[in-house]
Amino acid sequence: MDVQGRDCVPKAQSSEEDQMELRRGPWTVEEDFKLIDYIATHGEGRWNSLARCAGLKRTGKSCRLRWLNYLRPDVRRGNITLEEQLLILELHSRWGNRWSKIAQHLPGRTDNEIKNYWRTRVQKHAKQLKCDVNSKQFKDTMRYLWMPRLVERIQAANAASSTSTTAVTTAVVGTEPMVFPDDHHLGGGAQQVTSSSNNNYTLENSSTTAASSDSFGTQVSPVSDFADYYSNISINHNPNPNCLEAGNYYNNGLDFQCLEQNDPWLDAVDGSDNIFDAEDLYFLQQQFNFNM
DNA sequence: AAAGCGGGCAACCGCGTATCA
DNA sequence: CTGATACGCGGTTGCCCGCTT
Repeated sequence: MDVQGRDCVPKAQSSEEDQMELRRGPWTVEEDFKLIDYIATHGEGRWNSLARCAGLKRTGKSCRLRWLNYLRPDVRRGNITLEEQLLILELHSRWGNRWSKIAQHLPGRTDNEIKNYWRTRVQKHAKQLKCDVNSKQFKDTMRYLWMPRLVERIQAANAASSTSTTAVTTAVVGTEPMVFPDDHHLGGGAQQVTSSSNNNYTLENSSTTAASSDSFGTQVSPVSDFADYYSNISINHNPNPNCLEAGNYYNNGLDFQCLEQNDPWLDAVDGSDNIFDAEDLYFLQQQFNFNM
């Protein structure tokens, strides 16, 4: 993009305009159209001069943010899908609050949106569990409870839309191999969990590697293990159901103390954000001997 | 019906980094 | 090399809206 010569206002006049009253707060439809029109003609970048030239009484920063988070044609609106939730959890466990980096793996989603999702949904659960969101306890809860539930729900959604065959799926999770029985909660089929020397969870699934083509287009370079795995889930919206065995995440003999006492997280049973429903409560009770 | 409250989200702010003259 | 400017990121704020009392 040619950003040279963008300045349409001489410097002196520019500094004069710097002192004029800048608008703040919510954007109006007129402002949105101005910004869209200007970028359609001239492209983005050089946001300060863009703001001036477009006749917007906004800071360049404000224009940039409005464009990137709201007006861009490829921005995705609407609820965060289960696949996206799963991907966010996984990537956050890997990178922490690197929102923009995480957002790169969710095309159409902005760092702001992901950050808000994390703060409003995930941190809320941590608060309800009386856990620090960065605590091992909460991270374990996410990895061994929340993420498997998401996987199950994704599976269920996929099963509803297509007939799928079950397959043996192997995951590397704990220190001892565990074979899970055929169970409707686990998506059917025996699942073996084998150890990993560094506790770095990776999938060993014969069908996983076939899961697909570059689902992110040209946006990002591939990343290994889970991130790759879920990236395929997230964008294809037609994942190989064989890859989504819930047993890929499983209880590693952990003590989920914070879940044992009238956990509001578990009590929440009817919202789309809620991971556990009434059936899950029974499941958790059976699997973890919760006193609920 | 209305006041209070809390959640969700858009927008702002401050700071670090990159780029350019 | 250095200072100015632009950009990008993460944290925070404030408003709107729906729910509860």
